[in-house]
Amino acid sequence: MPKQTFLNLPEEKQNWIIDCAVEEFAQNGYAVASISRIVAAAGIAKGSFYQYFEDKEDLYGHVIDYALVKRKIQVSDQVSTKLEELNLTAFIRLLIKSEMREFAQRPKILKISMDYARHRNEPVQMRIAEKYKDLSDNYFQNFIQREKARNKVDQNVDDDILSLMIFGAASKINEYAAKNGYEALTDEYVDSFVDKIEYILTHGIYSNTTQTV
Amino acid sequence: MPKQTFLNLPEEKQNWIIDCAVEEFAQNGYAVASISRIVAAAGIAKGSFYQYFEDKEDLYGHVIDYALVKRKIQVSDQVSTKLEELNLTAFIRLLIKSEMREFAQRPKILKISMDYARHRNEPVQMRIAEKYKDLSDNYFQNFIQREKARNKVDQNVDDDILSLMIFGAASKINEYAAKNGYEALTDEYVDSFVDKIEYILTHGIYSNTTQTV
DNA sequence: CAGTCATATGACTACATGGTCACATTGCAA
DNA sequence: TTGCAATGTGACCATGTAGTCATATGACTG
Repeated sequence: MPKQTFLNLPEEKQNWIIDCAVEEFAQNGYAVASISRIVAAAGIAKGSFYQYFEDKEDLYGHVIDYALVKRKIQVSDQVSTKLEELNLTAFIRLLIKSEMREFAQRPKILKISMDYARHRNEPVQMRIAEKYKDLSDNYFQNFIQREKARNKVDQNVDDDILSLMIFGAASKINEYAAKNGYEALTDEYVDSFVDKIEYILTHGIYSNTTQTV
Repeated sequence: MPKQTFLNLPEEKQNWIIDCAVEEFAQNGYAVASISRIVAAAGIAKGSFYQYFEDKEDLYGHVIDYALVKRKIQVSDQVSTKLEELNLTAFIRLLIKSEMREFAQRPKILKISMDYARHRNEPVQMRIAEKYKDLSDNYFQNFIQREKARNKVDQNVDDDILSLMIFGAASKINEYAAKNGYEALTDEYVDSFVDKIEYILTHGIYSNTTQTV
């Protein structure tokens, strides 16, 4: 947790410092990120920094908290409204689009949270997860469960596996965006992408020889 | 590429040094890995090291090459034999099991190659990929294509997406093994896991209301 | 005005890093 | 034995790091 001194700072200054930290962590990840660079970028003294935060890990925790909260608000805004009327693939479509919109708007924050998720089994990240035991409630699994309860999705489908499959496939979009820039991510591209996922989830992958069209 | 000096070394010594490097890179990834620690572990002088390799990146490249070759040999041994008689899910089953066997035997090498794949868009990794332009031929996509050609797998299925979905799901096994130790990865566990993937790939995810069982 | 208290500072410590280099050691050939 | 080239060596360099601390600033109080 940041020290009181930090919280007493005018909000602008707080944000400015966090923004600099976000920049650094997004670019380098936790291990390589440097406090010296952060304070230089922020234009504050090393000593000041250590009056705001206990240490590097403390700052990182705060940034992660901030990144996750931003993410959550953003995504839930987009998604929670029409939730009732969607089926799973429509939901995926919405989720991916909203993620992509976020990626376009806050690429650094997305990068940090992805990096964080990726290292979630390492000591620093585990300590932070423990500390900020956040409601990492998973829209997606919740949704799947609801659809199963409503008997829309087959009861035999494993929630976990399904969500991993979809996120696995979705990772391709991130890669595409990372390579070609997020402005290349048109709605058409995303749609055609989700169509492909939908096809597999609807028909399975095997040629249906008994009822060939 | 390692310098000639390194290649002149007795094979035992070469292997010992590479083993120490593997240990270090597996534990810390490229950025954090330390040459000082490697030479200390290997019991050679800093100066000697720099007579074997140009620099850290040179060593890393060599290790990656080694790691990928080891992986390839291992997997292809397991997989290439019975290839003809398998269908896709049987193939997945075999592939995952063989990967898991490898994970059990060479966890460090697996870790390095995963880490490398993960950072494949960063400068160091890109330079190395360029240098060792390896036949990163993808068994899996080849197999999918063959199955489509044979009309076993639906032509409308997208190869890329399918393979990402499966690898996404399979990542759960790696996580499981990382947490519980690879000795927990019994054949039964892997089988039940692949069953779940197979179910989705066979039936799709939606309740088939027209022909409910 | 003096006193106090939160905040700001940057030189400093202790340490680690990648990489170099002048020199020592070795094995082999003449 | 001498000479020479290939190897081996570790002190050393420049640089960077996280974190500390004595000191300075400045706002607010009595």
